[in-house]
Amino acid sequence: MNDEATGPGRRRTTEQRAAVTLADVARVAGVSEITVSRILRNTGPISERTRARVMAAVEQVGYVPNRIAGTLASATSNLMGVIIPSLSNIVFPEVLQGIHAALATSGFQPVVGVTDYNLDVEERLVRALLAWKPSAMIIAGFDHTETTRRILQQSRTRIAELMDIDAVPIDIAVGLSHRSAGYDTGRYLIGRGYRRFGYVGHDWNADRRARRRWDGLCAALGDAGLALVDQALFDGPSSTQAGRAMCDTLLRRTPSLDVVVFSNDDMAVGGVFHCYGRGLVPKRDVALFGFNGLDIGQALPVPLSTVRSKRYQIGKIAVETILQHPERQSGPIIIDTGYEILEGGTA
Amino acid sequence: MNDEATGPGRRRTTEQRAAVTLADVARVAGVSEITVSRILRNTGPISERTRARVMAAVEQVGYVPNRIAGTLASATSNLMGVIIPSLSNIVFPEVLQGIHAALATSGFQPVVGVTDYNLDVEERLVRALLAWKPSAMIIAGFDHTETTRRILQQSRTRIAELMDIDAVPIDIAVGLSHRSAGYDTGRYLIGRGYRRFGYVGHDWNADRRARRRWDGLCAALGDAGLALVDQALFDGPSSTQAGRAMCDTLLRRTPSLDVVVFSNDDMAVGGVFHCYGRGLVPKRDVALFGFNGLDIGQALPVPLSTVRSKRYQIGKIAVETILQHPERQSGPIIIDTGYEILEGGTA
DNA sequence: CCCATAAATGGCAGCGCTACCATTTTTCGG
DNA sequence: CCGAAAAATGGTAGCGCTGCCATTTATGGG
Repeated sequence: MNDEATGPGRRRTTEQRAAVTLADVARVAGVSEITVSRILRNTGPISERTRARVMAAVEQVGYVPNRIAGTLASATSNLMGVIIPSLSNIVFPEVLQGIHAALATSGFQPVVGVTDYNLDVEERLVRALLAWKPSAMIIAGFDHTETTRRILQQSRTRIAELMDIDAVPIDIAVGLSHRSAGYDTGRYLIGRGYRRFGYVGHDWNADRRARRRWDGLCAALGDAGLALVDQALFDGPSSTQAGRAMCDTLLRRTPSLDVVVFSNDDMAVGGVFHCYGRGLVPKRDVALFGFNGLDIGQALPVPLSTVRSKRYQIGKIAVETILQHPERQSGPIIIDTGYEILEGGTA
Repeated sequence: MNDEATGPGRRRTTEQRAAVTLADVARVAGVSEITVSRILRNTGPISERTRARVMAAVEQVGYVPNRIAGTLASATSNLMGVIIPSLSNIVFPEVLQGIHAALATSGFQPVVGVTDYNLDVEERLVRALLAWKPSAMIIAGFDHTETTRRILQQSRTRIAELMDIDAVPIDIAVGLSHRSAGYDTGRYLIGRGYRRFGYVGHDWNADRRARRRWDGLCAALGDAGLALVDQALFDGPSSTQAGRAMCDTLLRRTPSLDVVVFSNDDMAVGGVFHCYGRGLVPKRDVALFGFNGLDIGQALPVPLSTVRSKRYQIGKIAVETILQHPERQSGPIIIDTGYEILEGGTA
């Protein structure tokens, strides 16, 4: 009877017309709000007749549900927080792809934050995203501030830490052992007869995973009575240009190397380009080896020898695991997505 | 006085301990909820003494704000919907980068959806994201279903359509004229003396912007009394591999071409690789021209001749425009970010 | 045709916060 | 030392929806 009364009016002081709410739909359809709510959420027993009537009313008034209100009332949000260090490194968009693919049919929406490899930014983002009461948080890497770790631990949501399994996660870890990948790279190259190893790297302090691969590589060399002969490190993020420049530096300084291991494929492709530019033939003159198995490396005239990490799978499996077990388990879960050596033609 | 009473208890039927709320902080600090709220939002006059006391209480109880409740109460959400067609085409992560960069200091969080170039998926995503009452929606492209357009129009939020300015936007458009870029490509190449034009393309139906560049190219050729001699179209998304294969097909069929224009840089880099593989020297034997100005093309031993589109800028400017004018204006806004021909060394 | 059971539907409180008014306290010119 | 203005603080009613607990309406066996 008091449909039109807006109560002792506050809000809507501006001239804006009121948003269409469940109540409007209910009134038009001649049912209660809760019935409309049930129909839109497909819960509880509903007769076909009222369902049709309500759907017509929804259409007629142009109702758009308000998930904010729904989430507040039900305390379940359908949002998932995603934090990655960067978008410029192609690896992370690929992880995002996997996340989106697995999320697509689930009704969840990702809220994305980018840290730029800054742990304080990460902490701020974790706080900001938790404020949306997400059902889970996906976060690339293991390096967090103490506070970040504590906040994540205390929030009772699922936490997936991606890319890496070389440490104990807060809740779930999905990725591969970078140390082991580095070690196997060493073993593989030694097996193919290479002895004079060079290394081209980037961001020595920020990229911990590259560092761990380097550790593994050095361990493999050490176990075989060898050692890195020389290395060139670029002080900044990885890129084809940087790889090209550093490869030049390294080979100029130590021309006797028979293989150069790069911190990742971006850098290694730069190495290949360097060779092309100088008339060197990869493998015949100097062997080149990357990490990641990016498309661009495999599309080169001679495919790059490298290790395939499964970025897409990592994102996808993380989400699938979370969707399967929405509640935290007793102990941490570690999922090894593995890696595989791509023989290619440059080593 | 009834602090502990949870009312005629419902919720919290599970054993979960209650979440920490504003009320808890207020109780510990000995002030009212609204005062805590004001302090955390930096609004209204607050004495230093109480601010300190409240902040200490926040720290003590480990309070995490609930933006869901805040948004419902204030009807302003700090969320921004972002819809892009794909994450595998590097162009869109670059747009996302720009969006994130501009958003970083604003307190807004992007909620991201990926359509896979499917307009029905796009419509579903638009509905899903609008349900979070975002302050704005950013959406790549102009191709929407009728319903999508209507829903976007009716939602009173700001809408930015990115990449393209060849049509009238719902609200804001940020991008470049692809037709004009195609036309200028033609003029430029004609000016450099090329006459026998070939074209290598992809996704003839899905990628409308590539199509529009093609239109422009053909128009330029027509105005000069020329026409495309031959073209090869790949039925699928653009990739280096596809560009390589199609370039092979095209040059095998019509070896007399003196320049090949590619639908974008991914495809063009494939063309360059094809040449390397076959011992052809780009430009001397056949000229190659791309679109986008991707890093990878510029890192090649000989940089790719192409047109730079400013993806990062597009995302950044879109967000900045929205932040500057949170309310819709009277008429549509069109922002031309332009483009620039990169001479490179392949044409 | 009655009653037990299942199927549909509804009433109401409250999720955690903030807008809109107060109300109380401080400050300060005269 | 008073009254007016400014500075701090608080009470209360929702924001739009959903969980809990009825209540009402079919359905079907005896």
